[in-house]
Amino acid sequence: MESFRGDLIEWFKKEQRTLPWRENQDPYRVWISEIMLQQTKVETVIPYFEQFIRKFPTLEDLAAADEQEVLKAWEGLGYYSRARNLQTAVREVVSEYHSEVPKTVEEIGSLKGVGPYTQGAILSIAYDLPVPAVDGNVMRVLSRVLLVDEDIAKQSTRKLFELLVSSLISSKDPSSFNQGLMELGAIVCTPKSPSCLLCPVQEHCRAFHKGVEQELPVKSSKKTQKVLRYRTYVVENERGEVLIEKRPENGLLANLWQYPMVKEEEVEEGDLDGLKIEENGMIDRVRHTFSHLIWEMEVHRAEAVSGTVQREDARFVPKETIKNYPFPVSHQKIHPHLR
DNA sequence: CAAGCGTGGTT
DNA sequence: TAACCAAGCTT
Repeated sequence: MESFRGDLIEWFKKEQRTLPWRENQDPYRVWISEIMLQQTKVETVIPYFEQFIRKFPTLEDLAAADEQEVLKAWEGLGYYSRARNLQTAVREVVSEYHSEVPKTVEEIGSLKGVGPYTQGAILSIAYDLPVPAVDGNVMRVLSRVLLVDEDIAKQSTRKLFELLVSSLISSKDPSSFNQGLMELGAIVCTPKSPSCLLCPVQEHCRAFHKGVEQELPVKSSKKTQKVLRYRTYVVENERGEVLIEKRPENGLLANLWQYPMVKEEEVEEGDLDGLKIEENGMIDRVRHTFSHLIWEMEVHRAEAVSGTVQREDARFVPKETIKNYPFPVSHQKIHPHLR
């Protein structure tokens, strides 16, 4: 009877998917892929990764780029602080580490946006170092194989799994071990209906033997989202330009652009923070769900009459240039109304 | 530790 | 439809 570790690695080497970031072990490419893959499905990431690498082929290219350009390349991927932290970290690697991604847990873990999972993933995949990389897949797989019923929503539970992985990980091929756990979780040991009959480590799985694989992992539920109602304006001036504004540099959708929004309870008809407008009716309702809240937007069309907007970073721009600005998906839904 | 931070797919 | 989930990190 082979070991869990041996069976897992053998399976991974044979069955792993062909993915663009698996072409080589370039630490930069591994890094980019790991950041993009945070809370994001493989199929979603693939086109973003390829386009991103084309646009920023090296650490130096990304370090030298304009932040708005990076956000534009990230447009639609979500969790935009990932992009801004990534560029901050890349700049630090260029200036403080001679453009070489550091090889120690302490150094790489100090980079912005590189947490406990990502540091292990980069060190094991790019540098073949035996460091745990515990993500949601790993916790699901190991909670079943080892019959662990701790709440995986708690941070302390992730540390428990890091300890377990440390004792299980292969010193010969830590990359295949870590990736094998994740690949197994993504393809076989899925959350809903795991394919236990096809599982390469079935004989090692305590949950399967007890018939409780569907009950694991244990995860406490999160609460419901808050609903926020906005009126969103598509304001055109006499030159046919459209009003857009840049969001604050911190918080939700930081530094992205949007059509000006006003909380529904703060709407003043005919006035958009100092800009006198003539409203021409509602043209759409856009509902956008975030992980923690919901926007319900009434989109109104309007013409600028007089005055100026007392809003930070608001400006009229030609319609053709809208595509050059990074917009959240909620506002991309409004773009078609411009033609 | 809990909350904030996106988006799209599945059930 | 609503809930859940996905190669998490920061504060």
